[in-house]
Amino acid sequence: MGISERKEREKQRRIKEIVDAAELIFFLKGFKNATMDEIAQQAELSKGTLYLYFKSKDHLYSQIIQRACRILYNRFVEAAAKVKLGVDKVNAIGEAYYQFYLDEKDYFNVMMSFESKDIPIEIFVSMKADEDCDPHIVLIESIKIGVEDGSIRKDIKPNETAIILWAFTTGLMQLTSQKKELLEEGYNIDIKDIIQLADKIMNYGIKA
Amino acid sequence: MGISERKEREKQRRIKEIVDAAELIFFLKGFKNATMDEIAQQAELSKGTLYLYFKSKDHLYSQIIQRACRILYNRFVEAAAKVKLGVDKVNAIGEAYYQFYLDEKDYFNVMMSFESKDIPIEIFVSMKADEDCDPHIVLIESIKIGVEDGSIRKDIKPNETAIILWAFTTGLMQLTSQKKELLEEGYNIDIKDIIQLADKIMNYGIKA
DNA sequence: ATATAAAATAACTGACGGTCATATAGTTTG
DNA sequence: CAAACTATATGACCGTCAGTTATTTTATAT
Repeated sequence: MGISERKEREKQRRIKEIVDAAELIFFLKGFKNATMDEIAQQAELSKGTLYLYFKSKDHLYSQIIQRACRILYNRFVEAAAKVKLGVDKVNAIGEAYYQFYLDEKDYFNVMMSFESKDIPIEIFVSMKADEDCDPHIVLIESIKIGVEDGSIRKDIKPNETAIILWAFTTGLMQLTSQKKELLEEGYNIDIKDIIQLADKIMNYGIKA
Repeated sequence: MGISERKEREKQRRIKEIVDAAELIFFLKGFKNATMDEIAQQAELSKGTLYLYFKSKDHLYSQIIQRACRILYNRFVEAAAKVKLGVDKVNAIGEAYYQFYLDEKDYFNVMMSFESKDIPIEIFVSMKADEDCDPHIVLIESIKIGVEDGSIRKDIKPNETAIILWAFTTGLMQLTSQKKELLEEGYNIDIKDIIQLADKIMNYGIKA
């Protein structure tokens, strides 16, 4: 049956068009100031049509979060693959996160809002179900490898430690991105220094 | 002039009444679901009157953030005062934060939203101007003391380190509070364990 | 008593997320 | 090919809510 397949393709294309339009508007205006009418206009569709494909503004936004997650996840996988030792993988992931912050500011901010904003539970759960979208997992695996190859202390629990490192890094990134001006101008502190120092502290905590 | 003083007192009382009402509703419903009409009703005033004292819903919410800050600040000061050594002060502050999370859930959540939510810049700045409302400062001072008394490594820069520890802790607290169920039920991880382990990692990083 | 200033109100406005009855284009069937 | 059917799309409409304003009430000063 070629027709239903073409229909399906068209549907997917339409969905992509809508998400693209939404992304543009969300990036431009932020979640709160973006309106569904504006997104519809950008997509050259009526607002009603958006609701045919996405059940709410939140739901549409979650699509952008998902994109951000995928990109970050891929960067993590790539970074971890470049080195052998577990502890090096962990560091490479940290570096990759910082690089992500530098050259994907929009997606980065979306990720931050995912970590902090009140996302309806159902959406949150459906996202976690998507394995390709959990950068966290790369970190857990790298720590496990580190414990096995002896580059990370044996007494460390991979799951717990991954959560902690993730939380630490996210907290740092959030502060960094939100209070950048305050830090640099108000306190005369360089972001890069902060990141390096933070890295050092985390390394002290896990290195064998 | 006794009358204008009484007027001023009454004005302050009214302000307090409004903030009390707002707090109740915000705690009950969260920022987004709370309505100004509801707050007005709770305060036994008309909505217009709220706008006589506060210029927006955001502005009113920032009052609650400020209360949360003050409480946390006081707890930090108290905790730090109980011990002598700088490094112990830092640990006491961490412990106080956790205790704050345990017995002031509502205020804690408000603090978290302060760290993450998009608060209009002007409000943010006016809050930072309020010295009594920056728990951060207690941490910086304690680290400085630790460097002086030799309980914290000499090569550590108090300002930078304070920011990092603050970011780490906030990130951890945020994750903890938002994904509590997921961690405990999904991954079978105990929050208390996480906090302790995180504490250990941070201590490795700063102890002399 | 009256003028004046401050505090409070409630009806109103505009914006926006979400819905629904209706229309249109594409597909199937007789 | 026409009629019936289905999926897709529309835009006018609705309810809610933050914020405003014209008006009224209350309190102070003259």
